This record gives sequence, C-alpha cells and structure tokens, in this order.
Amino acid sequence: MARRRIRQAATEEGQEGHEPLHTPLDRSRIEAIVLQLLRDGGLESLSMRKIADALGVKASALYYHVKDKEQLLHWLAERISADVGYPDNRGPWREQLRQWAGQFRHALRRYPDAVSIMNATLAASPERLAQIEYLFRTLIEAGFRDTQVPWLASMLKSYIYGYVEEENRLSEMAQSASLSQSEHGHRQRERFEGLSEARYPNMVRLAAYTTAVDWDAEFDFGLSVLLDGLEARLDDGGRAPEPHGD
Amino acid sequence: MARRRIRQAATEEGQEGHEPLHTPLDRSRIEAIVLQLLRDGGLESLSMRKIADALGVKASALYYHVKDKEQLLHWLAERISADVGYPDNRGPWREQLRQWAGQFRHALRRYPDAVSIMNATLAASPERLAQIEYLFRTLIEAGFRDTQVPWLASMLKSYIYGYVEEENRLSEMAQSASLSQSEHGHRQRERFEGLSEARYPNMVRLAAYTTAVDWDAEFDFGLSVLLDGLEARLDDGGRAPEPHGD
DNA sequence: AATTATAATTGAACAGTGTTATATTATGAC
DNA sequence: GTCATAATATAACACTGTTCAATTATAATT
Repeated sequence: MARRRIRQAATEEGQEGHEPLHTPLDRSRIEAIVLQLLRDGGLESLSMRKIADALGVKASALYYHVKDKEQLLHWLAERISADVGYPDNRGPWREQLRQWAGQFRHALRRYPDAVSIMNATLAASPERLAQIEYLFRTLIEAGFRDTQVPWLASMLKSYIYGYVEEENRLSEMAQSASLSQSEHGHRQRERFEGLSEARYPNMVRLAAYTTAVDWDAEFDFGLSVLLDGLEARLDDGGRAPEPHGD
Repeated sequence: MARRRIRQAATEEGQEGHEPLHTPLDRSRIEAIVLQLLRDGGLESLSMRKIADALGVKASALYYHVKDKEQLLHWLAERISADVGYPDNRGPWREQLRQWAGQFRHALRRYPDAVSIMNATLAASPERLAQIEYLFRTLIEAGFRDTQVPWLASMLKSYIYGYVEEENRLSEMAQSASLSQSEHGHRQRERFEGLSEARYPNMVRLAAYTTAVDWDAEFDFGLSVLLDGLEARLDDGGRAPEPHGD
C-alpha cells in the first residue's frame, strides 16, 4: 500500500515535498466548487457528499471548514449580494432605484436558484445589510417617511425576487416546450394545451403574452408601475419637503 | 401470533367484522393529518414516515393513495387556493382587488409555510387556475391592456407572497426575541443589538418600525401603493376606452 | 359457506441525505 | 527527528423518499 497518499492524482513532479502539492481546502475553493455544482444540477441536487467528491475529499472534511450546509448557503447569499453593487449615478431617486433594481436582478440571474438561496437565509451578513442600508437611505433621501420606508423597501425586494422567479419559471417552461420530444416537455405542453378555454378564457387568451417576452423591458415596465405607486405616496400628494440640504 | 391484526388498538366491541373498524386511508384523512403535522412542525419536518406514523400505518402504505410527496404538496396548495374564495362585492376594481388580496393573505396565514408550498408547486390545479382566471378577468374588466395583465397579476401575487413571508419572518423574530431566555432568542437579539449603528444608521433607526406593527394596516398600505401604480398605468393616463359594452 | 379476486397494507430493502465522534495522517516548528 | 496541531479519513447514526414483492383484509361470486 502507498505509504504516502497524495490527494488528487499525484504525478512524479514535485516529490520534494516542501510546498504542498495541493493546498488544503479553504473557503474560496469550496465556494468555487459549490457554484459549479449549482450551475450543473441546481440547489436541489446539491449535497455535502457531492461537494466533497468534486473536491477530491471526503464529506466530513468539509466540516472542518464549514459549520453547516446552511452556512454554505450564507456564503453564497453574501456573494450574490456583493455582486449586486451600487448605482454609479447621482440622479433622481427613481433613476437610482431603477438602476439598482436592474443590477439586483442581473446578480440574481447570474446564480442558479439565487432567489431560493436568499429566501432560505436571513440577511445578517455585511454585504446584505449594506444593500438594505443603501435602499433605506435612498428612500429616506427621496423624501419618504420613516414609518413607510421598511415596507416600501420590502415591496421592491418582493418585486425583484418575484420577477426573477417568474422569469426563470417561464423561460424554463418555454425551453422544455420547445424540446417537446422529451417526456418532461410533453407533460408541460399537455398542461397548457389542455387548458379548458371554456373555463379559463382569459388565461388561455393571455398565455400568448408570456411566451415570447422581452424580459428586460417587462422588468422595467413592472418596476415603473411600482415606482409610480411609490411616487404617489411621496408626502401624500406632491409637496415634498426637500429632505436634505445638499 | 394474532391471526387477525387490527389496525389501531382494536377493542372487544365490533367483533362482528362486517363494517370495517377503521376505514382505509383516503385523501381527506391523509390531508387532515398532514395539516396537523404541518401545524406542529412546519414544512421542513414533514416526512412521509411521520405522516404514516400519525395515521397508524407504515410509510409504504401512503404510496397506494399518493403518487409522490410532491403530489401531497399539490393537494395542500389546492386546498389553500380553495380557501381564498372570491370577493362578494361588485364595486370598482380597486375595491375588488383590495378585498381579494386580503382574502388571499388570510388564506395563506391559515396554513404554515403556505407560501413555500405554493412556490414549490406549479399552479396547474382547478382552484388555482380559477384564481388566476379571476384575477385576469378583473384586470381586463378594469381596462388594462392584454399585454400588461399577466405582469400586473404577477406583481400582485408577488406582493402578497412577499408580504406574508415578511410578516411571518418578523413576527417569528419578535416572539423569539421576547422569549430571550432561550438560546435561539439570545442569538436573535445579538443579531439586532450588534448592528453597527455607524455602518447601518438607517437600518438601526428604522428597525423600530418593524417590531410593533399593525399587520392589517401595513398590508393595506402597501397594497394601496401598488394599486396606485396600477391606476397610473390605466391606458397611459386617463382616457380609458370603456373596454366592454356592459 | 368456501373460494376467488382485488383492495389495502406490510416488510424489507435501496440509495441517498446531513452530521458527528474518533482515528489517522500530514504539515510546519523546534 | 520529535512534537504539537492542522487537516483529512473512517465509520457510524439517524434520518429521508421511494419501490417491489409478499401478505393480509375485504368484498363478490358461486
């Protein structure tokens, strides 16, 4: 038996043994593998054993670096939040929020099941808190009342999450309908073609508008609806008191 | 060995054996137990084996009546949707949607993890489709354009789901903060008291407005914001073309 | 009343999950 | 080379959803 087991297919080179052939696990390497597995199989099929396998390691080794599987999700959520960034413009609050919402959406779209990950974890990490703080500050500076801000912020978050989930759902359905050879695609088509036009006339008629979609434009449309609602609440009708001097 | 094994603690009475001592499983009995378990431990701790145990039966027996665990969730989602109902008034669209949204929220609040259940299942069952159909029809009759209706409906759904989730999250945190003896409550308090006021001044200041909340009023407030946004989109500014003759 | 058909449930297993305690190995410091 | 500790492995526990074959209970028929 090999007296000296080397992780991950040791070759002849590097027998000196001074510098480690493969550095031990650390957060960044784990994160990288997790993101790759997430891209392959989604959040559902993500397991500690698969992560360990992909790292060439046993599952229990992960627990030296990570407390929980939940902590792993917190890492991901933090990374997603860091990916959002902040608007670079100093324009009016509507334009700032429009840009910020767009960046948020794009960050969520860069990671599979991002909304599930965010919803499964509480926003207690620095990047996530900073994002909330930015949103609160922007709303305050726009002139909204203290009591309203948390709920308006929650509405914006809900809109973005909801839109991205709908976006993923519908585009997933569209692609599995195009590959209608597959069994799954077949079942999906049945679901829509079998919709009784007598029972659900409006659904059937409007279903067309959810197949070929300009997702960017639709997101902006919904967002503008929401921002219109916000603007209508700005100090109950227009006499906004110029919240700050600058 | 007992030649005749009777389910669930057979007593002396009823030895005739004509009418079954305990009727076999059926959908309604399974649903009832599932709802009870859901109330006790939530969706996370719901397992086929626990359901079977609570029914005095082995887990594999369930699969004679239910295809999947997922089908079980579909049953629940359908039940929740049926519980929503429809507004009884024939007032203007704003009032109708206000009432409908309230009923929706209350139905979701009646079942633990209702939002998770709805999100985990596609809306393909009759009651759920009927709800969507109602929403579409109401928006159409209000005068919104065909292309807009699906997205506006999606926004309303997102708002309701998001609000209920936030509501559950916050009230859960509030109650675990009041029971601050418990370890979990202690950690929750740390999370909030440890919030650096220097880094997140607005969050800290506005946190007060998310502790003692009139949930009904807050829901209506957010909804009115959203409906204001909708109204602003009614045919781009007021010249609504009386969509139907009646 | 005995037999037969089928409805309903059990037993046992498979493949997988997160997690932990304990042993074992590798690594760098002295 | 010895030694402390850092890092991984081994093995197990208590679960999970699900399937298949064997078994029992119930109802129908002769």
